[in-house]
Amino acid sequence: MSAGRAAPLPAGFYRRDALALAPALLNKVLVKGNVSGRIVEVEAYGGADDPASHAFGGRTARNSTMFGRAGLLYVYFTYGMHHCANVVCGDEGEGTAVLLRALTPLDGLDEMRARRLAARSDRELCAGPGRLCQALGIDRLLDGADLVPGSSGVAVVDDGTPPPAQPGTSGRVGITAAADRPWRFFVPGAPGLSRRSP
DNA sequence: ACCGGGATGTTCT
DNA sequence: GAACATCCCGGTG
Repeated sequence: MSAGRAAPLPAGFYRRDALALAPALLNKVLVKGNVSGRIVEVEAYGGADDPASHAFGGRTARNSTMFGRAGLLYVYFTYGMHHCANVVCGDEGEGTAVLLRALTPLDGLDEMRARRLAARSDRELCAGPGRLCQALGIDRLLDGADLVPGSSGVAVVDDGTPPPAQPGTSGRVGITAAADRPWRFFVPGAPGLSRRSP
């Protein structure tokens, strides 16, 4: 890791609701193989009454990971060509998760560039939920992967950078239902935030 | 810079 | 058949 030592997250880190986990996840580092990036933009989904959540209509084959144990990666495929990655949180069976929307690239930039031929600059490599999955090579094969380092090839670690004291917030991007809820969180001014901002 | 449309396939009605 | 937690490219100003 470029900055400081990578430490696993404390046990129980993910066992809280998405609205609480989302800002806490900012500035943690997502690692896959030799590639990593700092989490700088996320959105909370789920809970009892979130009509924008995949879990809203109940458990199906597609969203079943979202109802699983906290600390798993929920990956789904959308728009016929993009993957999106979420961190499952809360209690098992609850169906709540945090969508990873953007990373600041840290390591493995050459590998990211090779996978993201359309990116016109390094800031664009992981600037969006579909883009970051492409940059890291995350697809449905990783749906249900455990995010504890060493267990699955993909992990979230702490390199010593704390979350921002005052995260930016806004409405969630790309949805129609409950789009007004300020459940998007980001690191103000961070390189690589997603372009589409409300 | 901003905006509009097309790509592409899985999932659910 | 329609919707979709998106992205990219080509238009215009």
